[in-house]
Amino acid sequence: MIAQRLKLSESTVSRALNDYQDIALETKVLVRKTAAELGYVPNMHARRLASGKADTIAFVMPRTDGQLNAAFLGELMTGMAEALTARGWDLSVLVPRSLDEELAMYRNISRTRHVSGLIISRTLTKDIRFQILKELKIPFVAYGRSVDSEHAAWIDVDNAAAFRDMAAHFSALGHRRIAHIGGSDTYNFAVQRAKGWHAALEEAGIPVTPDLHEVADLSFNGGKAAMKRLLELDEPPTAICCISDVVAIGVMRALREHGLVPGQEVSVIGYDGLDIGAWLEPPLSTMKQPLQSAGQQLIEILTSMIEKGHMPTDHQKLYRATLVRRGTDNPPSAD
Amino acid sequence: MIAQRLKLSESTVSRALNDYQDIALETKVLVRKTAAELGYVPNMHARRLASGKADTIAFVMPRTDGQLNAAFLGELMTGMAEALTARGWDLSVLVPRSLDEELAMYRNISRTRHVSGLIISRTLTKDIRFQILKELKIPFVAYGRSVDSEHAAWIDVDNAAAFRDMAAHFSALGHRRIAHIGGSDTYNFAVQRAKGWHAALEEAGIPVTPDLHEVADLSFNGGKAAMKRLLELDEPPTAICCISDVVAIGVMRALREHGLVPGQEVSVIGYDGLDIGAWLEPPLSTMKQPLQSAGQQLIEILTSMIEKGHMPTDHQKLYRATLVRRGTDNPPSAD
DNA sequence: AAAATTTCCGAAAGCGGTTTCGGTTGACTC
DNA sequence: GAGTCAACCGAAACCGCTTTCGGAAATTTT
Repeated sequence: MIAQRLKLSESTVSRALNDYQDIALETKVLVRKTAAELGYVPNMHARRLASGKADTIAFVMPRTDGQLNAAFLGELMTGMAEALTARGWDLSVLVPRSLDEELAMYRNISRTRHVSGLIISRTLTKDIRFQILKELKIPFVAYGRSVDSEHAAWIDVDNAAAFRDMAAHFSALGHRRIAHIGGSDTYNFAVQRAKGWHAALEEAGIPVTPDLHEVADLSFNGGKAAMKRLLELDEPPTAICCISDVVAIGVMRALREHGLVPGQEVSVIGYDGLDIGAWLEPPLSTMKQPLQSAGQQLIEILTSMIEKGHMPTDHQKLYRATLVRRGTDNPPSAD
Repeated sequence: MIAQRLKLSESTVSRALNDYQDIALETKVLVRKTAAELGYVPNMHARRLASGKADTIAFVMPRTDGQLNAAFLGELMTGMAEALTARGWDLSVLVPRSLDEELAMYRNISRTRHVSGLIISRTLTKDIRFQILKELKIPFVAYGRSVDSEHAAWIDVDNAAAFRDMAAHFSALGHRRIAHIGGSDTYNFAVQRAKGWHAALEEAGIPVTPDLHEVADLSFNGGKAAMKRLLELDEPPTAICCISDVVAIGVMRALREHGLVPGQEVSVIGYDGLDIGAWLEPPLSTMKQPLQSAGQQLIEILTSMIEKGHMPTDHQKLYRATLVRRGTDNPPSAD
């Protein structure tokens, strides 16, 4: 506050800068102008100490549990960072190596409050973090839902709708034997996606047999193995709804190893919208979700929660994923 | 400092906790024990304000200029975060959308000092950031070198050595027409990689003709286009050293479109060690760099610079990339 | 024109630590 | 036994900004 002494008292300047009600408009303008001229920038730590606000939100990196992290991260963080810098807030990242460490970090934050809010992702079907963060009174928004997320703020893709669309698309193309390769139901999105697929089949009047629902590791090899199992059925499916692009790529490999061409004898659609899918032969069809704007949304909800002290009315938001037709979704071959 | 009053004065406690010289060992132990019992955690902002230290380092996200960001980011950041949390420091990220915005952020940091140091990456051949950060007296370590980085701290892969190895490997396999698809020489790593390839050819006594050196966009399409040009030569190369895996994947596509099988008529090696390369048919050979430990190294150098106030003696470190043979590097076919 | 409000700003008390400066104490010299 | 010197610890200033409280000036009310 040093140099501001030019004209006014320290406190007036502070209030002018922070847009208080009880400061004359012209005073504010004046103060701001000279502050800008002097190149004054407030000391963040002092401000944070005095105001008790941290103006920092932390993104909890999902523990790397597969290969689907990468693309996801960059885009989401870019979106968040943009929304935050616009507000002058900081983005920091937490990289816990275990659930225990993650919870310890939360406890720490709850005590020191050096982070004003959290973004968590990769939510589990049953995810204790919702409960714990609520108890610790740390504001947070989740990217993804959970059975425990009813009263929490979140943003998510409508996974069920995406897979209903996907399966309906297959049935519209004429497929009747439409399989789903999903993931462990500890992941909430896996449950939802399976549900969507299931619903679409029912709506199309296609009987759903359990052998058409494979559960795979969320990896290349997981997809490959699952597809091999499907190919050994008496009546193998002609279309596969895959829980992720990486799994779908494994599926394509399995098909090739059986002398089949993806998109010909067997159609495949993945999920995530990864670029790499487009580089395959044939290019992989997929569902794409708008990550960058989701990142911004997350921040908007979170900051408003922090500033207003309670959740906004629209604290839960469902995005829609869109189908990207590339080359592996075609009518069934007439054999 | 509240509850510590149990026995000693506030200042004694502070010194005990911060491991000052002039506090009796038993006092320290006692203070620490009761602090732990009380679950005391110092207020970060107060501490930072008083000590003038931020205990935060920021990672400057490279502006997304291609498709090679993703994997890179996750691993490097994981490594950094691990090293930082071990020290109790914070990791934050900066996502500038333009060079101007990036420089503005630097000026801001230089003034407020709310960040103690910076990690920059994706260095350009001629990179003014080195100069500017030095002038602003902001401690930083670069991931990657530059012509301007002579007096700065950096960690880098030995790009030249990697491509010398790569080209030498090809020549050991019997190849004589070994091409290089590189990138724009605004990227320093592109220059170094080209140099390494060039050196290997000379060492092997292979004449280097300019038409074997293609410059491509660092993307799938860039690689594809460059390979098409190479295939139109009178004597097309039988081996390609690609500046990145993504480019190499484009190359593979171009080969396929010409009815050639990668690794058969024409061998290909990429760079980056991406997982996706392994999922292609045939799986792409590549060079892998140890990103995670690089992240830790970056932090170690940076924190020691910040704490000691000057660069450590080993402030420049060259890593070695290693060849991962998968399926696209073979002896030339005997045609 | 006096009284009652508003409007605007200054003084000063924190926020929760770190750090400087001195003052005690006890052990060690000579 | 007086003088020295470490070894320890307490008091108080300070880091730079926010915010409460109250007072003066300007404006409106009666």
